[in-house]
Amino acid sequence: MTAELSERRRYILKLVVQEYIETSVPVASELLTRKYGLSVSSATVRNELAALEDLGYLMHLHTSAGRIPTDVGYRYYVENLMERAPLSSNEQRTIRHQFYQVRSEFDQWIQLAGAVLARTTQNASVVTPPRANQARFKHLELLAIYEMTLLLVLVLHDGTIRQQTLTLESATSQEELSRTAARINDICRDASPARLDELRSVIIAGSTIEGLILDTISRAMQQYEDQLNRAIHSDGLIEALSQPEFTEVGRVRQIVEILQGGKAIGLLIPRALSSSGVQVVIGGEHSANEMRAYSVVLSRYGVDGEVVGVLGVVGPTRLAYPRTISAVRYIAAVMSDMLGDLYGTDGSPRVANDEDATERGMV
Amino acid sequence: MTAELSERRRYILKLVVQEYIETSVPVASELLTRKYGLSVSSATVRNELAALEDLGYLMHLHTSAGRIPTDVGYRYYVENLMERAPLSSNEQRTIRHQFYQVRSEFDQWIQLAGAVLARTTQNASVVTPPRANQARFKHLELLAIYEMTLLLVLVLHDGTIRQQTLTLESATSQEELSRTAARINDICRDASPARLDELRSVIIAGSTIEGLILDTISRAMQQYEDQLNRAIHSDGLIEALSQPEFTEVGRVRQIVEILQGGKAIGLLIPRALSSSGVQVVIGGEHSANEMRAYSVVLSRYGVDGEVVGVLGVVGPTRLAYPRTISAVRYIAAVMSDMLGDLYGTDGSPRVANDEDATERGMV
DNA sequence: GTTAGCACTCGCAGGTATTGAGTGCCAGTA
DNA sequence: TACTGGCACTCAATACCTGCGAGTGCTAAC
Repeated sequence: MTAELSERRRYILKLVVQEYIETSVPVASELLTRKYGLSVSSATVRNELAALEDLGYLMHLHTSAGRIPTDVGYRYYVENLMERAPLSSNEQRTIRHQFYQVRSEFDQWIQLAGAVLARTTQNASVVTPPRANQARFKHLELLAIYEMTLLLVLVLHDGTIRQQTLTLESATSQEELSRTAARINDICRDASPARLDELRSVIIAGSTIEGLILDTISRAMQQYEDQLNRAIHSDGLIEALSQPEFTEVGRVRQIVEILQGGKAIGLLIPRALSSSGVQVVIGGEHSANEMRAYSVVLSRYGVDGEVVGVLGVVGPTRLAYPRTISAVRYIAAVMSDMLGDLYGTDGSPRVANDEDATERGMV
Repeated sequence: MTAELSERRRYILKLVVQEYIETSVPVASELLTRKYGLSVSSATVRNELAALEDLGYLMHLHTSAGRIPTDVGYRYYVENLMERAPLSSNEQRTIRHQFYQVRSEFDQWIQLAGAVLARTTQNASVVTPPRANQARFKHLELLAIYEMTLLLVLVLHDGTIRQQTLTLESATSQEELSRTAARINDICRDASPARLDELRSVIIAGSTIEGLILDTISRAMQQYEDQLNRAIHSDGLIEALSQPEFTEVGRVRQIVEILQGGKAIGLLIPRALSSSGVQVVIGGEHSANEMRAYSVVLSRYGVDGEVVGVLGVVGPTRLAYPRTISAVRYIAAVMSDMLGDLYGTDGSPRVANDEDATERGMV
């Protein structure tokens, strides 16, 4: 595929894509020769543009308009033409600093990652929380709230916290609840949902409220696993709206539905989770129809074997791919480092090596 | 103010407001006589409309257009003219059922309230979580994650959970952590931040890590209080976009900024918290400029002396006030009931009496 | 006080002319 | 053969005009 194009055509394609990404104006032959001082005339460029159009890399909105890239053109650009555009060391420093400030507030990492991604790419961002691939019991706490109601706080191995309220048949003292919790904690340490079922008989022997509590825990863990890929935090709608494609109200509704509904994005998560590197999905490559006009740049982050999540950017296909990919890779590395610190993975930080091979898989 | 208007003018004003709310089309004199079978001619109605315009209740976009209400007109309508529009018993049942299904998942109530409000009013909704007006220590849990890192889970009296990670100077066993937690739990039961400071000397005598932990708790509680009125959950952007005023892209950006930025809404929260009943703020009555074109219907909910929150609806000034007010009041009552169950307030449910006086305070 | 009648205003939709950006092609040139 | 200047052609965008119709505001009469 690469060999198909002459060096000049590759160069012209690259210029067209970059110019269009930057200005969002269809690019004309004359502009290319003038702005980039090409050594050939605009007529020659026109011939090349026509050839690139025949090959499917560019398209035409109408006769008297310049060329814009097709999804195939963007793909070729991402795959073969674009140059890295790492975040400036200034930006990197600022971002690291922001994360440092919330380093101990685990649940703010996700929010910050989303905000930073949105701000640095001027597009919408999506982040899923770091999760273990299976629910594992870590700790249970039972707190009496009022007579027969109690608050059940369940901590899972990956730090996920679930809280549930429970109504008992008879009043139970905090002391008794604490004893029960201690006992369950003891027996169920690190249990998977399946193991929990096995342990059922052992525990229930104790008292009847333990059955109720165990049911609740099982249900909560079940819910957790069901929602694994569904808890998608999104941010940056305002930033996205600054993109010129959103002057049509129809498109605004589209992006709002994509971000809030989250279904179309949800489809991409499993793939992103199971492959390393940055994933880029461009326009029509999406299986979901409503995503035809949008590109997504996703990366997995986390600590292998412990917790992993996905973060990325959603925008019109006219996306600043080099910078967006760099931003996604960088934030993913920062998040991975922070989780690494938490889980005590070897100290080699990944943030430094921005030279990871980018896997540009089509999903 | 009420006495100023003749019965006929009141009636005509009411019709204009209702018609405009329903159709979003400026209403003409002829339409009123025809559609509502008035016993006077359109010319007479025109005279009355002109008078209502002079009095500031209606306005004109241009000569050949019908009348639309001014903010003052809407206010008069809400205050003196509108009739109750309670949710149908069918809707009420559905809503109660939905809440019943998540009754034990405390943290889903807020989400559900937002979604239901948005769906039933076809506008954006805002909900703040139920909070105590002061942070009060309820329970602490310390969990070893990895060698020197630990997860600190802090439960406050109102059910708020804060999690923080902490890095210690030396490895500490889970047993030791549990003992420490138990000790702090014992001493600090129900402590306010101030009381916590007093208890400091008592606790730190024990060991040095307790100082670190106590600092973290204090900081977390401080943060909690700082953020009391700032955690605003919003939903229903998609529903809001179905309103005809959002065909202009500029207005879409406005509402997105209002909802995501949350600053303008935040201004209204304290007032809503401190007064009972439903609050309505219409267009220019807002102190924030960016809210000029929007109305907000808010209600406090919760259990007095325990936890309170605010929920409501944001939409264009052309808001279906009667229905919106009913919806907000109803959801607030449902939420209050559920919290009442939790906190063991007397059993009289408030959901039934939709006849509460609505306080339509100007903020 | 009410009403019919009518002039007046003004947004809106449709139609036409103009403009100009940009292509596509061809014939000529190195 | 590869490139280029020239030019006809296309087509969106813009401006401008016109007629239509909705709706008001005024006035004179009841």
